[in-house]
Amino acid sequence: MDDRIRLNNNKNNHTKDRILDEAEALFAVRGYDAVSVREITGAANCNLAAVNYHFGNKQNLYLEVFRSRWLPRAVRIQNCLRESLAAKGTVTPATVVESLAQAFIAGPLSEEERRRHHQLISGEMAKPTKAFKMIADQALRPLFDSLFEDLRSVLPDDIEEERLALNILSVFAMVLYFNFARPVISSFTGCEYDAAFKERLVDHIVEFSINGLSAEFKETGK
Amino acid sequence: MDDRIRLNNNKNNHTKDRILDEAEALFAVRGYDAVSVREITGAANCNLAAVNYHFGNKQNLYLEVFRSRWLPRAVRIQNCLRESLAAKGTVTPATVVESLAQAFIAGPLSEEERRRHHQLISGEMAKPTKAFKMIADQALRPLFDSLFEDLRSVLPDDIEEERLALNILSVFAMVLYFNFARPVISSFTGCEYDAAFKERLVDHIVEFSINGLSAEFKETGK
DNA sequence: TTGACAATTAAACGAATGTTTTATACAAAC
DNA sequence: GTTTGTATAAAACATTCGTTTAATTGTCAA
Repeated sequence: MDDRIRLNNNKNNHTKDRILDEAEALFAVRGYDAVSVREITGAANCNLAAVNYHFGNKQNLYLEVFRSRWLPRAVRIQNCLRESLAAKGTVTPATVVESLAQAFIAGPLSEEERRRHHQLISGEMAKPTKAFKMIADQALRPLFDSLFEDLRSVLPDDIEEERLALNILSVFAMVLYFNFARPVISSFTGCEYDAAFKERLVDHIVEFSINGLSAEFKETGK
Repeated sequence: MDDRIRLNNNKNNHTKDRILDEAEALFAVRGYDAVSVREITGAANCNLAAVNYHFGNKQNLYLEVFRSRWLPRAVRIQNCLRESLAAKGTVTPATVVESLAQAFIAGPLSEEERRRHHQLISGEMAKPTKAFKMIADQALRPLFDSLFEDLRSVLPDDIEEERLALNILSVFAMVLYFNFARPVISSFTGCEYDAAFKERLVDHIVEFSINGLSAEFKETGK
């Protein structure tokens, strides 16, 4: 009893944090509606009423998961991207895409974090809730804009903004797809999602983004 | 009264069909768990018990939506792809990708059908249910395999199967992403999803898939 | 006309849902 | 020691959920 109280007051073992952690894990895997408040509080080992006490209601908890868990991770990924790009020195389409793919596929997140992160964002992209605007404003749009400027500076001056936007979105499409559609990827390539495969994924995304399918011709010169 | 009975017996206005139509529309937009049987039967203008009478239970109805609605549409798309490819005569990476992108983005489906189709498959890809195996076996895998053979026949003989698989999946990534993440696409490009934009989307996917970002350099020769 | 069958209806079932209420335990401030 | 405020707990709240039951209707063949 004493131990629990001391822990709850000093450590990050607060009920509120445990709820956020377990809620995020469950929301990511099964989605908002498929998860009940009782499941969350059960997993967090706290009382049912704790969700409404700390967050008001279930929807607010879902929103808070994005605000206090998802967004900080997005910041970590983008910091990784920036550092990687700075370390490479010169900015070229290839270095931009490589840093992007690396940050998202083999970046600072643990494998479990990455799974959660992309499952949550995929859900919001397909069926946006109130969380989407926050994510878009605070993470997606700034990232997109900075990539936009990075690439614009190394592409011909007269490139249409729409074409550039579609190019960036295409790279995103691959990065997201290779993360969120893992069952499909594993099934069709026959590969496990281990470190080696992730490395090959990054290489592939870079090559495909820079050269498209024509990269396959260069190799053998057919 | 007489009219309704006559309709129910002769036309495709059967309760069972109406339930399937409304269920699909609701499942696509909001997902399985967010939709209640009462909503479906309400939209289909029939009794609550009709779902359990005709389909046994809610989950079976969801499965039947994929079997009797989603799969036939997948067949239509793939027929369109085949005909388009045959009409073009020669098989090249460009013609394969172009036919694929056209079939999925500007193909035989109505705009509403396409939205439903990709929302449903995206949901299954992210969080597979029992419906996924059926879809994978009867639609995804055959399509993937035929594209695999088409492309293998026009790419260097010694190309690794895994590289080829990743290339195909990358094209799929774009096709799917540009369909299922429409809110994001519209927001970041500032474009509506009209016929002209879809045409530009197809052009972009073909160009990006064939040449990657390097296509942007060729134009001006920077 | 009768009986069998398919389809639909209204009503209710038990279980699970999100949320609220009330009470209790404890730490810190006065 | 009393008060105040925060956090947790147990219990109950009213709804809604998927599903079942039982009764009714109309169709068609015997």
